[in-house]
Amino acid sequence: MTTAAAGPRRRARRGEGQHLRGEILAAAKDLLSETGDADLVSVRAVADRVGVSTPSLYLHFADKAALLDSVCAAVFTELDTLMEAAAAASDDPFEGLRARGMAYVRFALENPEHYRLVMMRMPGHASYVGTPFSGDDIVAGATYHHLCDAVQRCIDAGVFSSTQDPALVATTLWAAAHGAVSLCLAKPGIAGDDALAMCDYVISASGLGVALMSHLGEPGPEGATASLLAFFRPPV
Amino acid sequence: MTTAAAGPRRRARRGEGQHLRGEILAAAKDLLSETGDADLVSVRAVADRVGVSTPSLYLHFADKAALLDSVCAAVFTELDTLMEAAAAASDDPFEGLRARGMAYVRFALENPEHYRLVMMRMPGHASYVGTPFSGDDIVAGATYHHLCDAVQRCIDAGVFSSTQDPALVATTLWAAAHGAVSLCLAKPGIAGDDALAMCDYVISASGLGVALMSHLGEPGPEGATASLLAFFRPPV
DNA sequence: AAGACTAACTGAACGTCGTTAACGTATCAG
DNA sequence: CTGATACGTTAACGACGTTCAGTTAGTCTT
Repeated sequence: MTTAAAGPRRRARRGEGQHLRGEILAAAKDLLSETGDADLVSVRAVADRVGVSTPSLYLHFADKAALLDSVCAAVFTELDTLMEAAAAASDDPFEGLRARGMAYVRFALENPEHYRLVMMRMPGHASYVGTPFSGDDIVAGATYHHLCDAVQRCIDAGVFSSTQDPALVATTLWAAAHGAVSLCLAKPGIAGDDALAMCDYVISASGLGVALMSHLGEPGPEGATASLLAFFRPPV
Repeated sequence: MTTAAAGPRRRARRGEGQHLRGEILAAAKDLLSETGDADLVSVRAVADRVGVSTPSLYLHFADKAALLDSVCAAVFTELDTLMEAAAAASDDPFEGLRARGMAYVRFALENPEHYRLVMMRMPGHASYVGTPFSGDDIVAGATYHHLCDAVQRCIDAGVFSSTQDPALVATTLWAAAHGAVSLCLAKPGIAGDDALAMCDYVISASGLGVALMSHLGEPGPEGATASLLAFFRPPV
């Protein structure tokens, strides 16, 4: 299982030490995919997979946590790409939000260990300095800002009230999607036989609730209400 | 830091071997509270805290995972007690749901490592056999059923439609609370300066959304709608 | 072309971890 | 008092993350 990958490695050339860094990252990510068990992604296993000695990793990463942080960043960019692509399929900004959410959920269900790595680790004790996102998690911040932008487009379209804080809406929708899918992962069986349908229901309910709360007390235009109700899908 | 606890231990009497089991569980739980770091809860540290040799733990728990599972069960009963007590403070079943959710969130914010242990571990590979809850996680199942009962009382009160599946509602509300609070823990700063308020908003939005979805197309009674809107609290 | 320089990498080791097997010992029945 | 045995210990194994001194091999100078 932990057999080396290839024959004799050619040592990187003088200025190309960073090349190994990419190989290490890819190996860690692949190892996580293939074993499906985060415990099996040891520093030694990753080095073995790359075909390099164990201490070589420490030339490119301060420690194991830093390596995993970088893997997180890579995973987040992948997730962000998927979500943006899913949202691009629709012109309706509200439907785009749902599409993002479902792409998010699908990714988590298909890559549970990657998802765990990204979302279920306590922030590194030293790397967090108080800013919303810092360190390698700045990529998560990018994804978050994409979501905020999408929410803002919904506000512009009248789906949410213009008095609504887009960040709060984005956070709420993220929390709903994350809560639903991480519950599916941590407590299998709770979603019945169709985890995607359950997640869809949770996302729909949150989106509907946020939209309604945002418009409470407002004389809502007819179009906004129709768009709201279109967000609803019958439960499982 | 890892100094032993007390002087010479008296060996348990003939039939009282199970007594040590309780001490081990308590030590593991306390150690998690005091250090605030799950990595520091090693088998050796727990044994040291109890004042017993390391392999003694294996007389009462199959392995470390089994020990942690039992800690999870203890944590879940504590959490369940808190939630039931919070709900008992109100006669309104809908408000009881919110009270449960907020007690849940408060517990997670005050005991982040315990919460991580309970909610953010993959199910033990062998212990899950396909049932919704199994092994020590049966306690989580009890908490879940309490939540389902609370939802059913809301259905009886007309807050949710009687056509609504209480388990789906319970799952959705749990997902919302869990998503909100675990996002606060994993990505500090995302909730601004008031994590509780953010979680309250998420829970409110989900509850409102679920209730609305449940009544969509129905000629809702006046009282139910009022109760619905009472669920709303202004965001941060 | 030869040698020096140094970035890139390795071998061996340390301390800690979870876990197991073989071995003591305090307690109770008789 | 004397086994029998439940209760617990000592010693050890392999794997882990990490460090440090040492070695190799590209590249630059002369």
